[in-house]
Amino acid sequence: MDLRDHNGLTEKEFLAQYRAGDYERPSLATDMVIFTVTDTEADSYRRLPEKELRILLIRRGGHPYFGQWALPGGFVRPDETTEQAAARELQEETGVADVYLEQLYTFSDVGRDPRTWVISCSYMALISSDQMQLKAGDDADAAVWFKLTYRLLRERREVLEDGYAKTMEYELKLCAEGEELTAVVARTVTVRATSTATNYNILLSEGLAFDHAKIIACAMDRLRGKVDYTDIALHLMQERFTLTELQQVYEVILDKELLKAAFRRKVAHLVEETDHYTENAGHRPSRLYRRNWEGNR
Amino acid sequence: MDLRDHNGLTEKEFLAQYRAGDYERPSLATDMVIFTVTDTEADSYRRLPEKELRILLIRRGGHPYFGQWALPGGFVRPDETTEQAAARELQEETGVADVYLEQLYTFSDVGRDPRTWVISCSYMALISSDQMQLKAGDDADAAVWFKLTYRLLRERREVLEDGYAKTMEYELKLCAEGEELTAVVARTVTVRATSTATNYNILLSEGLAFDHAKIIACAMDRLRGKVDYTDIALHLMQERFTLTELQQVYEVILDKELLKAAFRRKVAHLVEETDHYTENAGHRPSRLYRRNWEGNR
DNA sequence: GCAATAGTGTCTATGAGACAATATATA
DNA sequence: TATATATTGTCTCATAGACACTATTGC
Repeated sequence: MDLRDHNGLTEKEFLAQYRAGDYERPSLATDMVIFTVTDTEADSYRRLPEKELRILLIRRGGHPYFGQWALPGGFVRPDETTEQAAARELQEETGVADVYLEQLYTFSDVGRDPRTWVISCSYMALISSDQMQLKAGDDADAAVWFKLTYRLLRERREVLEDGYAKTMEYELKLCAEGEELTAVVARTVTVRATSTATNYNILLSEGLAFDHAKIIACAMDRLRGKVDYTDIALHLMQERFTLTELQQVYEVILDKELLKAAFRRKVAHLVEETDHYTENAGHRPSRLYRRNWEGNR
Repeated sequence: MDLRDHNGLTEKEFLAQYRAGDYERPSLATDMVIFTVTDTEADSYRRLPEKELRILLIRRGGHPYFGQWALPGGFVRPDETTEQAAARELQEETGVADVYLEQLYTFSDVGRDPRTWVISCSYMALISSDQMQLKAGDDADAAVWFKLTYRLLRERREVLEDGYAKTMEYELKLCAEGEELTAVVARTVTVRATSTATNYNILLSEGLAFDHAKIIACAMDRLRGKVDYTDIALHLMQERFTLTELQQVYEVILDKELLKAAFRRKVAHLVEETDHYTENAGHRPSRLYRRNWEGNR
């Protein structure tokens, strides 16, 4: 169309003369919480190994937060989306391409990066442990898989004039070879007459850079929330797995024991039988399953 | 701590000499989908009015998309979060402050704004119709509440080498005094061996600026998804309402009829009885309820 | 009395929680 | 054979869907 604006310009003319820079601009980064699940050493020939939930962290080699641990991430380029930037980072860091990737939340707190105005569009990725070969050497950073636990510490409730605020404090623990990082993150739901708002706050962050404790907490909440109404957890499994393994993964995500019979009924339509069984366990062999694509309802 | 980096600088020294600008920076905007519900005229003295879901759109007074309709929004300032920017916009546009506000998604498609690199952090707001007094004149833009319908048009399924893609095409219709905007948005879920991804695409957009059809579709999906496991819909109600009104709101959001008895059982713990009743209806009076803060589980 | 809505009762199907019973590898 | 896990059965309880029945107002 050839509409002319108040300066008498057509759209083509307007765009040709347009110059950006009227507004101050932030740097745009992505940060990723990359989850995987690993096995512990089995302590007896017939005992099953346990599952551990892990995320990838990178030791910072410069200021700010020099020596502390941060989520993998980087700046977004003008010719890519945040999602493409996240996929690129993931590829560079772990070499995997076909991965479950989900946008979590965009963090923009003032001062969240001491250098300058940086907002972070965060993503969550789920990969199976057989995909988690780190590209060694390529990027000379110290990338390490930390075991993660995320546990409710305390629950508080405060009465306001026109509503109330409920705060859940979670302890986030990250462990790997000698390193132990601890953070406490509070999730507050504020209920007022005509609104409801949820907020995260970092109460303690030892060894974790920036506001990354918040991002990890956000990812855990999302993962826990989605685990029991989607097939999301299957992206953490290898090609073939037993139902007990799958249950262990659910349990380590939810930090809660589940009942076997009910669990099997629940996931039945998310998986497909194979004709293979586990071998050389000191007990009855277990049928192997694979993900059922159609199960997603 | 006084760690020194590879240049021999402490953190303080590093920050003092740090200069941004190594990376190109995008403009950061927020766009908001502000929902409300209004009544139609009742066609007979004893018939109940129907409910309509509406969102606020603003006619663009300049290029690009001159004359088309866009979501309210604006640029984020360096001293505020995206959430604060959204709340500020909402305040400027409608005058309301205590409002349900939820971050939706950050859109960063290349070329989504023809002027320059702009990414949009989108929000959804829910306000009751008695709060929806537009601030007339203040901002001289043409802000109008459009009636919204969002309906599944078509469902497609494509088999891929290592998975499949399921596409749902939705028709988005926006109507207000003589204006009728139409868009078709496709939501595609791509399921591959080790990944699952969801994508939105605009197939048609008549009269809607930018990628705003996508943002509205995203908001509708979120709203529909949350309606039946949270008390979110109560933010669209006035202080006092009947259960039939609440059911109508659920129905207009879900575009689906619900059964009365089951609905009442379901929302029972989300509301609180009052001792007031409707009057002067041509039929049995209806008890008025209000939101139960504790109902949120 | 009629029209229109308000509110409740009940039958059934489904799915989760709880727990028990049976099956089968290997040292 | 003992140990540890695999797999299935079943009882109960809670909840949603479906439908029917009763209640109450204004004209």
